[in-house]
This record gives sequence, structure tokens and C-alpha cells, in this order.
Amino acid sequence: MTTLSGSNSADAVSRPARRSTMRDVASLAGVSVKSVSRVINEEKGVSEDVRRRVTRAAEQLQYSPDFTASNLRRSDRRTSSIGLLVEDVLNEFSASVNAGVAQAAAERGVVVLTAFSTGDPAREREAVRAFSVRRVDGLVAIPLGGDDSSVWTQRDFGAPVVFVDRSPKGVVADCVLTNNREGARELMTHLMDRGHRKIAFLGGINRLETAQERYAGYVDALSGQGLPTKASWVKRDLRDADAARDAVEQLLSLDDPPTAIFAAQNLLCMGAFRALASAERQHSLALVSFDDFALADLLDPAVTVIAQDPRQMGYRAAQVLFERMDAGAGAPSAPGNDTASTVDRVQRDAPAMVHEIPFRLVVRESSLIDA
Amino acid sequence: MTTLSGSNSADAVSRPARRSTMRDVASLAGVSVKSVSRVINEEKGVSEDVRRRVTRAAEQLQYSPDFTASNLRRSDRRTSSIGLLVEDVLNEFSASVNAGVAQAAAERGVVVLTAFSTGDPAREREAVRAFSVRRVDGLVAIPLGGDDSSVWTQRDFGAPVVFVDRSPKGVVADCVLTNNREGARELMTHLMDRGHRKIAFLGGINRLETAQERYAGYVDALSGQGLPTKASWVKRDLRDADAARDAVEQLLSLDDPPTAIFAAQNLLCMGAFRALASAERQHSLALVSFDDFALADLLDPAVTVIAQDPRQMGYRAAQVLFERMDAGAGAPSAPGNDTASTVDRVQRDAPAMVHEIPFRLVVRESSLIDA
DNA sequence: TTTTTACCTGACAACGTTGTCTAAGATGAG
DNA sequence: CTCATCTTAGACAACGTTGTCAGGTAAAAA
Repeated sequence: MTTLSGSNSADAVSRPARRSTMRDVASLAGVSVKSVSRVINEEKGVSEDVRRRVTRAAEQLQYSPDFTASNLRRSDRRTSSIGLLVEDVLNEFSASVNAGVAQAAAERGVVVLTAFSTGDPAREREAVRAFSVRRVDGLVAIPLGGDDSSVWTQRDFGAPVVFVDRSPKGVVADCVLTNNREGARELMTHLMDRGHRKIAFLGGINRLETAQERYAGYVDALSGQGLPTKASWVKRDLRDADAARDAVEQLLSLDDPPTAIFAAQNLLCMGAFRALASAERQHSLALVSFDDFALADLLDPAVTVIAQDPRQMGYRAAQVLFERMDAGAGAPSAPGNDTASTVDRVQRDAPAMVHEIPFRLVVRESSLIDA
Repeated sequence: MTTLSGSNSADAVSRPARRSTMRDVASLAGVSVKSVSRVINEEKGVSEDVRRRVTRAAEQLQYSPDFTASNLRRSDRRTSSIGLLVEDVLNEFSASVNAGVAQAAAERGVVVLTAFSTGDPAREREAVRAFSVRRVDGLVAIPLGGDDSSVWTQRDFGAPVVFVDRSPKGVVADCVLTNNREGARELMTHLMDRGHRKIAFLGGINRLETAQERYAGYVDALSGQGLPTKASWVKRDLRDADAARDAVEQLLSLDDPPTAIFAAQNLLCMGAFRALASAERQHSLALVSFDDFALADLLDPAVTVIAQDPRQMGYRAAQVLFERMDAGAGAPSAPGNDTASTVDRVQRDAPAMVHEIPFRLVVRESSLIDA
């Protein structure tokens, strides 16, 4: 006893703020470590006397349990944490997904490790690795989807993964997606119904599945009317709003300029709007956007969009993840591509499912400009 | 050996995806556990032969190290993770702080546990607790600052804490702030220079330090010109954009309406803009905002704002946190309120510092509407 | 050759916690 | 009063990893 308290006080001098452990609490309360454990975890079968003494001692020592140590020993081995990998907090879409995941996590009492890939595959890799070594119970990710899908396939990541917005090719996992191709088609149909035939396309980074699908929808819609795609009206692989602005400036200076612009992503739409506004053409060209954004309805003209429900996507993704986690550690078994209705529940070793979240066409003013 | 491999394969049947440990790798490679540890951590003093055998075995078993177990044993006891508590991802300000923190963390190779308080003190409490039991190395927080600052004071949180944007009363810790009072004054001065005397105030939740300070700046500016604050022009404690919109509608219907509106937060400004636009008064009343927001410059009229640098605030907060962490586990010692220039470094047990991040008045069109 | 030195390797304990098991009292039934 | 049963408490090992230390072998120095 003297030895122990002696060593304690010596420690206290050298590192003043050493955290107290169950041992410390136990020796102060005059009980066994296991009894402390029982009190802390509110197990039953502890006498009132012991409980009081332990509680007092814990308070006195400012004891705070170490969940990681606990986790190491416990049989379930759950860290009650999940990883979240999105592209960029500053993009409203990512942020909303983030919000949805965070809400679902909070409801379940699970913490979220968040990382932002910011379009950099190296960073994506690192983040996934960092999550893995910390033994998160699962992962929600908006993948970059480069050539290197080995990050996910390796089974390296011994926990379930759910993808949002995009699904990396060749990886078997649950996905929560918007039907981008159909959304793009609907937006195009809307423009063509208003008489537009000369429609320009502003597309995001080619590597991304979403960019590909939206472009496919654009092409679909044109060829559905027997129209070719005109190369000078198609600007793809645009990195950011500034690139979109430059692209629109080029479009405006063409001999045969388009009468409408389809921006395939919210940032691109903002860049496009900026270009139109500074040329004072925002009331003479139609503009539509895939992805809603905060002030789209306050701009003049208010911008017509396909509104996804990114918050719902994040929320749903987390739920799917939880179901997969609860169903057992196993990864989804079959590569099936069954589209699942939103009420389906994931069962143990159920095949990977694609969960489609519906979109809405929100017609505002910017598309009501005739050809 | 047979026993072990036997038990392994039995395990493999009952729980197909049991993660392999250093023990497994060691026995497959025919070396000791410690040798595996050495190879995994790239310690020197390992023969090429052992290294190869271990690497091969690890690959074969898809070994992935368990950082939490490692952390339990290591002497430094760093989890290489920090907590981040902000109010709401969907608010651009919070999101930018988040981005700044995330960037600093990524540069340091530290993961971020993120939680959103969404204005709910209970959630704040839970999040802090969840961070604490997971032994994050530090915490960056935008505190709600309710009556209950005991979350922080308790020393309950055995790691350094840095506050951003607001500092809870009576808590000794580093803060990264904008000078809200002065910013508000500058914005008011700008309006009054344009001849405005009838200026309404839209304020956020009263409990928040920022809301209080900005209101104080508003009052300062008025009384500096010998003007009283008129109760009917002051709408405080507004919860969200809708509340602001309603408030502005009331202002517009007054017998003696204001000629300018000071929105003390970005969301409130958006609500105000919406109200003005739907009454078609956006070109006849001046509007200014504390906090910039994404499309402020694209609105018609473009909105004049005090632009804080929230991303920089987050980045700086993380840096201060890291310095505090590196300086030793100790909390800041003195309650000093020394304003520190941004080049000062935190020293061991240095007093808590207030780091002020400069703001900028960004004059656009909405304030150039004369009284 | 012997000794010194350097280098590699493994046994062991420990980090803070909980699962398992056994023992000691307390209680109740016969 | 004895025996069975229940309740409460603690000893011990284990989770997966690393720090410490001692032992062993090979190369360099004497």
C-alpha cells in the first residue's frame, strides 16, 4: 500500500496531470479493480456501500474511463465510431451528406471520424488507412473513383462500407445514389419542351461517375430528339467555378452560341451564372443546374435545378451501414445490382444493394427564357 | 504449431472474417511477436530475412495493425486524434472552421472526430464526453456558451481545449476570435457615413457571446452619434432565416420604418434579403451583414458584409491546439487575457491567449443605397 | 586465439479494462 | 443446527500491442 501511494505521488510530481485509472480509484475506495469496473458500468450485483465508496473516490480523482482500453478487452469489440469520407466540407452537397450521417450517428450514439479527400486520391488513401487502423465499425464514403479502387477492394478495410453519390467500379458494396442519368434527361427535357435545341453542357471532372452519368443523360436527351452533340457546346472536365466561368465566356463568344446552358454541378452553375451576369446575359440565356444550392431561389433570375436530397442520402447511407454492421461483420456477398426500395432491410450477407434516392425538378425562372 | 493453425482454421469457419493479429503473423512467419512489431513499425535492427518473411505473412493474412492497442501500450499515449465540435455543418461559417481544422489536422497526420451541437446543450455535453472517453489529444470547439459551462471547467476533459468564435465565460482556455464588437461598429460607421440614421438590427440567439458583442457594437455606434436605440427597430434572439424574414416584414410595415438593416449573421441576412426581395424593396433599403456567404456577391444587389476568415480561424485554432499539446499536457495556467499577435507561440503552461483574426469590410452594392 | 563490439532476436511484463471463475458471507429451508 | 441457495467481491487472465532487457551469434579488434 505504501509502495503504491509512494509511486503515485512520485508520478504526480513528474507528470502533474496523470490521468487516474481504475486501479487508483480502487485503492482509494479500498475495493478491487473489478468492483470499480462494475460500478462504472452500472452492472448490478454491487452493494450500496461499495457503490457509494467507488463513486466518491472516482469523483475525487476525477476518474474518466478509457473507452479504448475497455474496447480492447470487451467481447463485442465495437469502437462505436464510424468513418466518413467526403470530398469537401465547403461544397453544400458534401456538407449535407455530412449532416445526414452525423444526425444518424448521433441518434445511435456513435461518433464520426471525418476526413475530406479534396479530390486528392492520396489523401483518400491515407484517410481510409487512418480509419482502418483505428478500427472504426464502418465507413460511409463519397469515393473519388480513380483508377485505384484498390483502397476499397483489398478487403483491407475489415468493416462494412457504404458509398454515397458514386460507386467505384468493381467494388461490391452498398450504394446510396441519385439516378444521375435520368435526372439529367429530365432537366434536358424541360429545356427542350421550352423550345431549346442549342444546349451547352458544363461537366465536372471526367473521372467521376456522376459527371459521366449526367453527360450520358445529356447525350440521351439530345439523340432522343435526333440531335447531335456539338463539340463546341460541350465543356467537360471542369474543375471549379472559375473554369465554368471561363467556359461560359467562350460559349458566349461563339459564332453560333447556345440558347441554354446545362451546368452539371452546383459549383459550375455558380461560375456560369457569374459569367452570364457580368455579360448581362443572365436574362437572355436559359440556365439550369444539376444540384440545388442555398441561394438558387434568390438569384435574379432564380435558377431551375434538379434538387437531390443529399442530407437524406447521408442519413440513409448511415442507416444502411448500421444495418450491415448489426447483421454481422460480413461484407455483402453477391455482386447483385438489385435496386432496392427504400424500405428493404439489409440482411446478413445480403447482396450489395443500390438505394436510389429520388430527385425533384425544381422549376424557377432561369429556364423559362425561351430559345 | 499444429494446435495453433488448427485453432486458426476453426476460427476461420466460425467467424470467417476474424482479423489477424501480430500473433498470427508471427506464427506464420516463424518469428516472435516482437519481431513482427519491429517490422510493422519499420524499426531498424531487423535482418532482411526476417523482414521479408514477416512482410509476406502479413500480406497473406491481410494483417492490419490495431492502433488503439498500440496506443494503449506506447509511452507517449497519443491517439493522434482531436475532437471538433461545431454548431452545424450546413452553416457556411461552421463549415469553413471545420475545413480549416481538417486541413491543419491532415497536415499533421491527425484524425478529427467531428460532432455538431446544433444548438443543443445536451448534445454538446454528450459529444464532449464521447471525445473524452476516446482520449482525443485535444479539442477545438465553438461552444454554445449556455449557463452550463461546467462541461469545460470540470477539468473533466484532461486535454487542451481551444475555443473558436466564442469563449465561454469563466473558462481558462485559448480562444481564436474575431473582434465582433469592432466589426459591428465598422459596419455601422459605413452605413452612417452614407447618411443612414434609422438602422434596424437583426440579432442572433442572445445567449451567444457573438450576438451580444455585435449588438454592443451596434449600440456603440449609435450612441457615438448621440442616437438612441429604438426598440421597434431592434429584433434580437432570432433563431433562423425564417425568423429574420418575419422580423423584416414587421419592420417594413412600421409607421416609421428604418432605411437600413444590419443583419448580425449570415442566415439572418438571407432571411432579410428574402423578405426585401418579395416586397421588392431590396433596392430601396440598405442591407449589410456580419459574415460573408457564398453568393453574397451574386445577389442583386450584391450584399455588403463584414467578412471574417472562418477557415483561417479553424486552421489557427488547430495550430494553437497542437502547440499546446506539444508544450505538455498541462492546461493554460493563468487567466490572463493578453491579446497575442499571430506569431506568438504557445509555451508550456503559458497563460491562455486570445488570438484575434482580422476581419474585412467588403463593400458591395446593398449598402450604397442612400438613406 | 580471445575479447570486445555490434547487431539481431525473443521472453516477459505492462498499458487499462472486462470476462470468467471461485470463494466467502448471508439467507432461507428443512 | 445443517445444508442448499443466493448474493457480492476479488483474483486472474486476456485483449493486441510495445518497452525493457537479456541472450545469442557474427564481425571486428586485440
